[in-house]
Amino acid sequence: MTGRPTIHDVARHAGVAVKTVSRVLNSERAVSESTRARVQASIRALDYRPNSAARVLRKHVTRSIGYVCEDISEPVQARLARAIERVASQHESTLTVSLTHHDPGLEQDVIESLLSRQVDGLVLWPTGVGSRFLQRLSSTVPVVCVDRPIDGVETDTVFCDNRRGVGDLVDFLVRRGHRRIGFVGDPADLFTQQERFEAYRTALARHDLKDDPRIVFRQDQDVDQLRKQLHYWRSSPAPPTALVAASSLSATTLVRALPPADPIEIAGFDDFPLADVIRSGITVVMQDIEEIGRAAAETLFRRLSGHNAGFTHTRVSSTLIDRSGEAGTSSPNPGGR
Amino acid sequence: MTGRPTIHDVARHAGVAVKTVSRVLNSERAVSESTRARVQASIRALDYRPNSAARVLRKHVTRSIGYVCEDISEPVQARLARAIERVASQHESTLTVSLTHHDPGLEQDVIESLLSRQVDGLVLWPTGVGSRFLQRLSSTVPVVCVDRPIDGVETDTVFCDNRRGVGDLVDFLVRRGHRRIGFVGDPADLFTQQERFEAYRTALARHDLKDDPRIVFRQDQDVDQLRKQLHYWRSSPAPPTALVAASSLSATTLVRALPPADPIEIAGFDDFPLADVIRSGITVVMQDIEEIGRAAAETLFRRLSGHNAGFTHTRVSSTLIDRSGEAGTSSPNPGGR
DNA sequence: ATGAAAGCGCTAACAT
DNA sequence: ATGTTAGCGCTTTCAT
Repeated sequence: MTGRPTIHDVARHAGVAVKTVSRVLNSERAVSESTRARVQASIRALDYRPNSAARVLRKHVTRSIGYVCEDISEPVQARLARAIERVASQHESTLTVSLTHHDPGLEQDVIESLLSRQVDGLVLWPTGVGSRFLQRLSSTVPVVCVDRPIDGVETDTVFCDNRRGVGDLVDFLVRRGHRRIGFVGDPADLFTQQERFEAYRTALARHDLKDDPRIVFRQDQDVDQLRKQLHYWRSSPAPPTALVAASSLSATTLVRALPPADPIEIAGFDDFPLADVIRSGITVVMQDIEEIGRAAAETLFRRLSGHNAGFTHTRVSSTLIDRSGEAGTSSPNPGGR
Repeated sequence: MTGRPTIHDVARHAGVAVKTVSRVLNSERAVSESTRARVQASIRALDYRPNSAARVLRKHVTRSIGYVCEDISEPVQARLARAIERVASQHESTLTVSLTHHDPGLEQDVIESLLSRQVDGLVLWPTGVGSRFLQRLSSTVPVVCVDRPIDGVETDTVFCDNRRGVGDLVDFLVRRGHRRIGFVGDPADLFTQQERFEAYRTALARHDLKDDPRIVFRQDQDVDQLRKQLHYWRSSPAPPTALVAASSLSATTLVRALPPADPIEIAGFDDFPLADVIRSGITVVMQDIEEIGRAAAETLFRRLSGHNAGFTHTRVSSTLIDRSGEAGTSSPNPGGR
């Protein structure tokens, strides 16, 4: 006994059959203007709200989608959530957010929970680790992967164009006169880091530059570690004069590790707060997160409306923000709070 | 026809009645060990997952809560989401996130949608604007407000301790020898800004310092506007030697507006990425967002488990992070990516 | 300890 | 254009 009015109460109040109320609720056509108005009035009078559980039980559609990511407090994952929520609400759907905290086991748990709640579809920022469960998943419910694929599993995907982005960074540094360009990135097993590192080497080759593993730093970002590495480079015969930072975490760790006046030039993948100010402005390629989220959600809703062709793989390109000009005043403000 | 197995399929497979399966699913006691095991086996064999809609229809409990905030891409709101999700998942509940984009109309819409989906409760970062709808809301469903109250509506609340935080900032600046301390904040109509401004004046009085409206800047944060204001202050007879920035947005706008070498000292409310590095480190009071989210969610689940006493009002205190020491190396890393 | 039947609130299918 | 009936998959009630 909820106390909440049901469709029967509305029907009685309006003096019609429940099916007529149902028709009004679902905007079906076969209702005369006058009864429709009467029903609407009763709905308002009783402050009636349809019970979504009952509706779901019949229609097998929840008008809710899940967004499973690693850590919503990460700016990129948070902005993605906003972009997805926007599309979802346009489709009159809600967004349920579940977090994996980078744990494949938890990933399976939260997805199972979402499935039992019958979400209509899933935007998934996967941990990346494949499993039998995940293999079957995409035949149970539409899934769109963002940021990276699930190892060994094909789904619709929306990624950023890592290769072109890094290519742009290297081109920029070469244009600035650098011939000795190092690479600072996160651990090599991450999908995006693989793509970005490959792109770095490809871009060097395109400019006839040597690809030298001694000026590559790829590991968990730690200020002290990186400071040592920089020190070592400085005292080496041919130190890098510029560095590609392959993630905003790498870039900010670099910023922390470098003396303020160090002349080395940094260019980073992903914009970050205050990048326009610090070290007189750091040039970056900025992912179009809004677009990634929008594309992922739209892909999902396309599937939900019956689109059943093969998997789509979308690459969203990034934009180079050249901050080499002057001490930052005019470059975009990356929402640094 | 879902194709998904139902409780009947499981019952048939295990050779028991549906009610027995239901008992197993709900961990009721009146089932023998042997049949319980048999039912569990059938559940696994059929890969059965209970249909949550049917369950909700009967039990009137969804094990899902809503988090309604303005903009999940705001770091504070995103971190709050994470903290709330953690507690929700501990209570085997999911978190549905809806955004108001600062629009009271949209706020009502998304809440209505959540209500019709029968969320068990709501953590609400309100737009702040009261309404008849919001007045009735807390009698419909448990609501905990964070960051600020709803105008004219009492609910459980969890806020940060704005007064003590600002007090700490002013004390810090006085300790650093400042006697002429200005205030830079967001528009005065915001609840948190009101509290912080009042606390600023109170703290000045406590130190026998004049409260001078000419060194107060409270409006939408705009770099050019603020630059002009700073210029005006510099050419005034008694310019401020230090500024309290009443939000991280104010602090970062200040950082953009100030010449790098300007000797004015800034202390800010809310930590922000790279605050440990920029201008040799900016001292801030850091909100304990994790704790605010945890407290809000726990308050909600306490209500859900039948706690029906009067409204609770929790204040979570912030921590001063003194970065006046040296060029940042040892101070906490505010997760600046 | 187990089961049969009723019904949660809605919509699909089939009347009229 | 409107109404009646059955049933979605589960839990509750009441048997046994």
